[in-house]
Amino acid sequence: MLIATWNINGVKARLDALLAWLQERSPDIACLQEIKNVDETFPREAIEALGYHVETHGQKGFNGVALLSKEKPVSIEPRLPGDSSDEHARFIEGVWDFHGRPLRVASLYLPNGNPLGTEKFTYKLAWMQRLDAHARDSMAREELLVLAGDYNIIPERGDAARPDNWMGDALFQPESRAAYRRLINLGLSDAIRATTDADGTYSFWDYQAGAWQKNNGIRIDHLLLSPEAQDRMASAGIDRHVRGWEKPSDHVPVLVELAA
DNA sequence: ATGGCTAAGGCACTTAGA
Repeated sequence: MLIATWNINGVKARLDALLAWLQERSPDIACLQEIKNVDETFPREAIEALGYHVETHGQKGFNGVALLSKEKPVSIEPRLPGDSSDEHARFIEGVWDFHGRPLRVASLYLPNGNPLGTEKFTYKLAWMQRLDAHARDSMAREELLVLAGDYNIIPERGDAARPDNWMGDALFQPESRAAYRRLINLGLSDAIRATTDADGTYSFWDYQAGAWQKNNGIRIDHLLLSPEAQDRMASAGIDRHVRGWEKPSDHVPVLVELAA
């Protein structure tokens, strides 16, 4: 069971790259973020033609998340609980049958939160509090759980090529990192960090200033696993070569493989 | 405060990203 998360930065602009990557990697479940599209005009036919079931929670112009899967989900929940007034399309969760057990997978797009000192950062922290509550409830189910997405958080200094450049940024603020650690402290494990302590395992390189060419990256896309999922983890990795493709997203896919 | 690029909306430039 191969599960991937990828912030594609616009599904229309990235459709060719998305189709090529789906064919190359053939994930069982792909969690997409920043589809920047409404549900009605999501290019589902091209994706369904590759054998995928498509679930979207879209929004006009920005945000938007999706779940692509080879098997149809048993159920779908398109919202993160805790604030019915939140209009941002940043969450969708599905449950699949995995060898007779439920497998719960969320595609989440955590708010960026910049600039500090504004309601944007307050919104980020509030969203993280809601995610924390949802993670607690989900953990209590003792299911296979994967919370995958663009967390917009650099967990540690080793997760940035130039960590000092991110001081004062919402992605590397102590409050943001502490909220991420609280998730870990619930018993969730960061799939990449369960396989390597190496620096330089990045998932994002800015379009500007030759960040990709200089390998000036950051690791902000994460797959958090419940103990039940972690017990079955066979491998985890990052498809960094996708960043070198034509018309790339600024993020690349991050993956985890669960054994039956 | 900042951003060398990119995407979307909608057709000149703004918003948003990280």
